[in-house]
Amino acid sequence: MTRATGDGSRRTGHPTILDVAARAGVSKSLVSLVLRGSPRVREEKRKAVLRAAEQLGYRPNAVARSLVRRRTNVIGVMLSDLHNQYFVEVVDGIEAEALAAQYRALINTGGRLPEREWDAIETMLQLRTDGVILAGPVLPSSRILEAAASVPVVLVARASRWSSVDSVTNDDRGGARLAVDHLVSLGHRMIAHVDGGRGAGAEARRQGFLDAMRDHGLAGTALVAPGAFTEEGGAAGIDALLSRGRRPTAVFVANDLAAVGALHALERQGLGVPDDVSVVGYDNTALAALGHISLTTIDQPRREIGATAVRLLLERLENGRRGARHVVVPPSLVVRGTTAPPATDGARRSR
Amino acid sequence: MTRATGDGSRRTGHPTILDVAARAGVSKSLVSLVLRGSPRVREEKRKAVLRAAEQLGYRPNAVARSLVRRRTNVIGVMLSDLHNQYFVEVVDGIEAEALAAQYRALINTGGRLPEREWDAIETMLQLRTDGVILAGPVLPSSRILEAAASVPVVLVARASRWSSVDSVTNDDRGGARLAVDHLVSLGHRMIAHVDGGRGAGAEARRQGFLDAMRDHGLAGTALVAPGAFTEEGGAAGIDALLSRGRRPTAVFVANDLAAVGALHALERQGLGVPDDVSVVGYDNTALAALGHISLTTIDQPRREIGATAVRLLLERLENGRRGARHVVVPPSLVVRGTTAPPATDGARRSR
DNA sequence: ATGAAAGCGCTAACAG
DNA sequence: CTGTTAGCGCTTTCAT
Repeated sequence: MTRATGDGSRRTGHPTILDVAARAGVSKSLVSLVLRGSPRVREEKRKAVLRAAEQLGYRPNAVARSLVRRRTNVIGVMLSDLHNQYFVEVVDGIEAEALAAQYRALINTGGRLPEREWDAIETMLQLRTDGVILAGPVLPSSRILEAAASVPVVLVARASRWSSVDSVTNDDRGGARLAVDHLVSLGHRMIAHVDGGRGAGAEARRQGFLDAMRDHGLAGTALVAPGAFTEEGGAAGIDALLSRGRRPTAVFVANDLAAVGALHALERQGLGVPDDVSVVGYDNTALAALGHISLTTIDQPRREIGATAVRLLLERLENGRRGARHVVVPPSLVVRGTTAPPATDGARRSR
Repeated sequence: MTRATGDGSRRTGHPTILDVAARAGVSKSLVSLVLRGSPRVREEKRKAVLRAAEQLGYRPNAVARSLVRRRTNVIGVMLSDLHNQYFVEVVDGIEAEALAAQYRALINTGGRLPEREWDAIETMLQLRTDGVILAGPVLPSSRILEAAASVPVVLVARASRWSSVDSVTNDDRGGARLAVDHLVSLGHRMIAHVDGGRGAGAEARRQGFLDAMRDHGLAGTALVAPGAFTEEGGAAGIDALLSRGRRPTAVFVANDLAAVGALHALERQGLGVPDDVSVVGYDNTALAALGHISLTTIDQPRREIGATAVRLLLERLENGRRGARHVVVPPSLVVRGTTAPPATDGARRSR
């Protein structure tokens, strides 16, 4: 027999559906029906149930519900790095889209550490989230496949080459090309690139830069300096570049943060931006938009990327899609104050 | 009778404890014991169970476990604003401390919208998280009390005056005083404050500024301009200040982002920092540390704040503490490049 | 329209 | 040491 009603709330402090049933003088199944808005319940009873629930301060127990439904209606999000402004907006897009579809997004971070990332994922799998979005994961692909074996997985900012894992990425090569085209159209020829090292998308941006330069017939002057997706990385890239002698008139830096580092390094060297050197970043984070920085950069539709990730997940979840979809979103150029035509000797213009 | 073993995994795609038991040739309770590391299980059986679990790719179902344990071992975190760099590090502290205590932190955001914040909290309550941390909530206190009625709640960056809700805040008045003391010790007398409007802590920072100025006998020159915790807010504050005629030699801005806006506004007006005007921010976010910005600011030990919040929660959860604890952490001054002694007429020094 | 009964996957006494 | 037995709170047939 199920336990006597009424005193039930003593156990956990939370009233249960049984307490509500007792108070309303109906069976617990009826309460369940009412609470889920079934149309075939007599108005009178419905009201009694609702009132009882209200008075008791009843709050459905999602744990119990999930257990029987075998569905939690939550999407787990593993963020590799909360410090990266880029992901913050991706999360906005994820949350908005999830909410619209009656799902909740629960976030966990991995701190760019494979171990912690997997730990976060494992937690979500145990929690039985209906799907998982991995934003910028750095862990080995075997782990990704392992997760995908038990739940739909979509990758953000990391390409997938498997049919069991969807992905949504930015066209990094195309973005790099946009940067080069912009610079070339301003009249620059001596263009350098400070790359992002092993960061996500760094390789593609480097390739894109090289390809675009070649297409413009500038392969000869295309310099690449090693950098990283950090302020220091950008500064180090500039220092390396300048120590080589031939100074470029423009530099395309792998991401915004590194570009800000580059800006600072240039300033330290007494070089004006954009008077002496033009600078283009990548990502269009909040940083780039600051009036004080006003960085020309390549934008990625981050909210849209997040929303797309959720949509891909739901396609598998609700429509049962099997084959993989790898969505690539187009980047765009945002011109601000760090780019201008190259200075013609002796005739410098001011910003 | 419980359902036949072996085919169980067909139902959800996930093997259950029953499948493991069948494979290992033991009862399901034994499996449970082994999995939870009970010492009194014969080594032989233990191994058999572990092997079976391994082969089946068994992953415990936290939903079922939570239901029976009436404990989820997760701490829900409602972040009012992911875009605010301040919270990112608080989250780092929360996650680290939670992990150390065998809890998981699950994050939800509220977007600074009371409705969405409550929605996020409600979700966590239904998920039966063991406790909830509200970081920078803007929703009405009645909601906070409502949540506290069903689960331990701790507030971060928002003061609590209730015994049912703990809080950990920064000493904003003290921080403001630190800023003023620094400026005064540099020789400034004409010091202005661009406030944070209705932002969290803004009122206290404003008061702290006023108090400190009075204590230095500078009440007469203490100007306050209305601002906000945004770039625009800081810029608007500067514009208001300058249009009033008497230009201050130093300004203390309510937070870093606004301070950057102020920097930009000053620059637009042709004023050099720190040559013509010194600027101090608040929060010591990553922004302030950028070489390109190098903002003197007031630091809050954010990770420690997050860790403390978790500790307070666990005290209620595990030690059953009843009375409230309101922890106030001390801020500290971080001197960078935006502050210097005031220019003596005609003799300006350079940065 | 409403209630009874059978679990969801797991833990926790309680026996043996 | 190991298995049996009750549920945790809720949904969901299946009768009535």
